[in-house]
Amino acid sequence: MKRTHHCNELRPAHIGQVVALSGWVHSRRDLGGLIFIDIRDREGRTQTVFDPSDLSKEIFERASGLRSESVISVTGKARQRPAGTNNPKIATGEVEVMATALEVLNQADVLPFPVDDPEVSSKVNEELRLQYRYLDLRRPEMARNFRLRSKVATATRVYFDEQGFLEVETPILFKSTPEGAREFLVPSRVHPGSFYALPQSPQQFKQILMVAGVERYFQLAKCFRDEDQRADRQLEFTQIDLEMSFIEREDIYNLVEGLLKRVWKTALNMDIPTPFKRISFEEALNRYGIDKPDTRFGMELADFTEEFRASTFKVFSGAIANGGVVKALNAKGLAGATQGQIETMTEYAKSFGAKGLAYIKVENGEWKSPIVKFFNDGEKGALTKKLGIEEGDLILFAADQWLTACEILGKIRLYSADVLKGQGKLSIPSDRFDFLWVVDFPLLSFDKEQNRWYSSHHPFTAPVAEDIPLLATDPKKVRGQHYDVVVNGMELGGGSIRIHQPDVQKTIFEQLLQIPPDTVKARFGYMLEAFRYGCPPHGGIALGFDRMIAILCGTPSIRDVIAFPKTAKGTDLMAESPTPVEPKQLRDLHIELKVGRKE
RNA sequence: GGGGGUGUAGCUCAAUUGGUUAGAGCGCUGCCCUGUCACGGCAGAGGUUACGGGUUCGAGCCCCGCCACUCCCGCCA
Repeated sequence: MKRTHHCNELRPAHIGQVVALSGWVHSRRDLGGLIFIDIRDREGRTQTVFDPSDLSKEIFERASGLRSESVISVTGKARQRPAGTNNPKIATGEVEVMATALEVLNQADVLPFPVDDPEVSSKVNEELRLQYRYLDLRRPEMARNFRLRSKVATATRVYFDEQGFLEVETPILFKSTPEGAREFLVPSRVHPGSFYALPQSPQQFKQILMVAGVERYFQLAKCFRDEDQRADRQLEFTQIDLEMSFIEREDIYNLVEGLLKRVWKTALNMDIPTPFKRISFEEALNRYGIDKPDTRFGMELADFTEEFRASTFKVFSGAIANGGVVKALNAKGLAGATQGQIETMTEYAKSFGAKGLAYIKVENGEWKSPIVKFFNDGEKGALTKKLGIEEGDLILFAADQWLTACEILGKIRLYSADVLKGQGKLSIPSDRFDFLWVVDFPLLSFDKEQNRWYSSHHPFTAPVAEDIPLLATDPKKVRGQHYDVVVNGMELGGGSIRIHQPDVQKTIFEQLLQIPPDTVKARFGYMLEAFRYGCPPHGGIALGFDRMIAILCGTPSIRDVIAFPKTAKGTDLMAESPTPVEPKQLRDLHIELKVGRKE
């Protein structure tokens, strides 16, 4: 046996016992005639002492030659540290182990970067951390993330088990249904020219499981999407996926609120209040300019369409005449914004199709703005009243179609908040979590370029019952039974009540989404058929597990909570994937390359 | 596909804005040191300034290209 205790276990009660510790050399303090080795395992660390008066010369010399991060086993007697030498910084700081034996289990080379110094190692270039991920993961901050991830996964499973859910594994080798995200394809050896696809989500299988009578399904499901990545998006990621039969939206809200309550209690020992607030898609856009609002600070958008309908300022009145709106935002205290910051905001606005970004700086009791000369007293009064304008404020305007105007100011609102945070004028406690449900999404959105409707969520989402007649007459007014759960401006998950009537599903596919009937049959025929043989009403949701863990760990990147993440370009710097393959492998798969092999 | 940022010793960073031999801390190597815990002291090694071109008397610094990492837009039913 290599150890009797772990490295965060020894206390004064163990004094006098002969113990064996195994772990990594955390630090070595060689005083010449006396050597201290801190030995570390995943639980903590303990000081061991090598005193030549009690030891063979050979062992003492072996100790003096030890390098950081070598793996060793030390045997010796636990004892009280001499008076005045306790180390209050570590839990084992009252005791030490007088070494009588030392075994070097693995001699470590000099490390490419330090893992024992949190100050330095947290700043190490991420490229290097990913290349030597096994060293990076030894850092206590990373180890803590993965311990938390594991605890939350377990709490999730326990919760769903208590709620009567079955965990069912669905296939990783699925079929291509190129409706949503780009898929990863897997060539079939047995069926030349045919491919599997990795699932973007287990959506179709979980609905089929409802037809199968499972009633309550969940899974910590691996999902794959071949899209460009972000700090919160990886090619492969994990969802808490669930589906229930014989339920309505309220049942999902209830269930998910219970889950998140349990998770936050488990991870952070926090009691989050439920039920969560609810806000409609329309209200979210009107007030926050985004469908996943961060409600931890104000600076809400206000509407001035009526006030400027007859304005002499043609940019505003003209936009309104075109069916658009005028919206404004008070970036409180940002009048001191630099020209560069205004420039950045303007560029930002332009990237959303805005022609410019009108603004008013309120400084020294004066409205400084290129456009204020066009405003009459009534318009100025309305602005002051609705926006609560005070000295030092920066007012920003968007005049455009409703959705565009809202989204522009939504982005500007978040940008302004970041600037204010940087100036110390806005601070949000790190333990504040504003959860809310966003509901009443439009079922369909219109793609101008392709001149057709597409599903806002996915094509299996049920319309709100009273809106069904509008499908034929005014599709854009139809609300879907879709819901997103949002925390602090981040989308944590989304789902819907599904269509469980094959004729409604067929109408959505063929008449609204304009997918040709034979394509519908080829891609979704088995689902439509399944729905004909007794399909219960059902619905579900999927929560981004990696994102949730990142939020709980307080890190902006999900790479910090995924053991072996990929880079932004989709490579694994440690294992060095992807790679070319042998010609024989390609021949077996009936694949011929059109690119030269890189050497 | 597009835009921004970064790249200098093993690691983290500097280099007076184009000027002589590219520095510091940590780490590493050697020597000294019996109560340290960021141990201490002395000495030393370590550089294709990511890479390839160009401008210049002279380039880490300017220009062009390229690679990698990263953030964002597009994309993510």
